[in-house]
Amino acid sequence: MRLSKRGEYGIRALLLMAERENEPQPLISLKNLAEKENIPLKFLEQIMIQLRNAGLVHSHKGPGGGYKLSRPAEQIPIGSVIRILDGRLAPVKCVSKTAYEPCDCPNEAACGLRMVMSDVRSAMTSILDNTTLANLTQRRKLLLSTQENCNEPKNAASSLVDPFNIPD
Amino acid sequence: MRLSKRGEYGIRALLLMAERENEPQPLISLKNLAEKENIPLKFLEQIMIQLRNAGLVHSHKGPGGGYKLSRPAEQIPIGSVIRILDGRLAPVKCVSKTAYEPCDCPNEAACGLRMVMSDVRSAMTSILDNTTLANLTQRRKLLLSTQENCNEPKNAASSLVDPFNIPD
DNA sequence: CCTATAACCGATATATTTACTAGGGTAATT
DNA sequence: AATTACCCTAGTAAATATATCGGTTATAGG
Repeated sequence: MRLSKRGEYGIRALLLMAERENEPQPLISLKNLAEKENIPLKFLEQIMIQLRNAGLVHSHKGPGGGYKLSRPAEQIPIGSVIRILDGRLAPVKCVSKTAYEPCDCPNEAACGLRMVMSDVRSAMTSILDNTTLANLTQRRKLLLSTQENCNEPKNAASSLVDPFNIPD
Repeated sequence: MRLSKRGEYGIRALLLMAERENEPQPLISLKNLAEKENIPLKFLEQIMIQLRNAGLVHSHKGPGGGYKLSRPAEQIPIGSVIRILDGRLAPVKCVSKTAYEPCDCPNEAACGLRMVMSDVRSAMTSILDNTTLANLTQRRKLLLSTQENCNEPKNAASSLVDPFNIPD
């Protein structure tokens, strides 16, 4: 159930831009983005073009040029980013609301796989469509400020148990 | 955020076995499984071997042989199946509890991407570790019996709105 | 105006992973 | 003896993730 590199890099880049959105010069160059986030430059270029075509970012040419968010970070949910870059959120296409395509099981409505995946899709979208770039930079700031003051212990091993003892 | 074919086929096959678990002869041959679920035979063979090695299914050789669940369907969560076949559930490896590997961001704890993905992972595992093969066959039975009696209208278009009008 | 910068754009090549396909031989079991 | 799981190898096809090359266009600063 994996997030593509495309999606990952896109989100990372947008988060960086979100952190700068209120600075006097919010533009960041491709090279800068790529270096800071360790993303292959030309791959990122393709990703940024997609994001621009989708209207998420604005660009400026010339020296000192670069990219910036086209709207406030609190108006950009992570879900939209993934949809733009990966085509859909849903784990299988037969549970996608708008990128729906049928699977080849005889009775789709009574398909067990479809039932779980539909639940998963709902859970994912409720998170991803309600978490914006701004939410994340905010959480980051909070965390960094508390990190300075107190040395919290790392969170202990989860109590979640996989009956087959196999990884997440 | 996709489920691999491997995972999909594995779950489909196990669901079929789950429906038979209480029949006098629960064994299903590979060929049978592959035909009923439209899965490439040799690919499914590899998947079944993995599931057998993980202890999820038992097999019997010889004429009339085949596969069956190694334990009651209510003791097999979908999450375990995906972990066995895909290596992990988590959308990115840096949020996996036991298949954890670091990503290359400077401060992992303050990584925005990691924060959302961690939330997504939690939501996914809470569904996938609490939904068993038995839950799904049960839901299927319920649905099929109500389908016979009344002609429910199909669920109308969702009220979920993607601000960028792009698919799930 | 000139020049360097950096976006824009497109094609193509390579690597890796995923999704299969093909083949063939061994071992139980009916 | 026929069936069917078991097992391993290797190859192909397509998708994903990248790299390489090379050009055009807008623009800020000198």
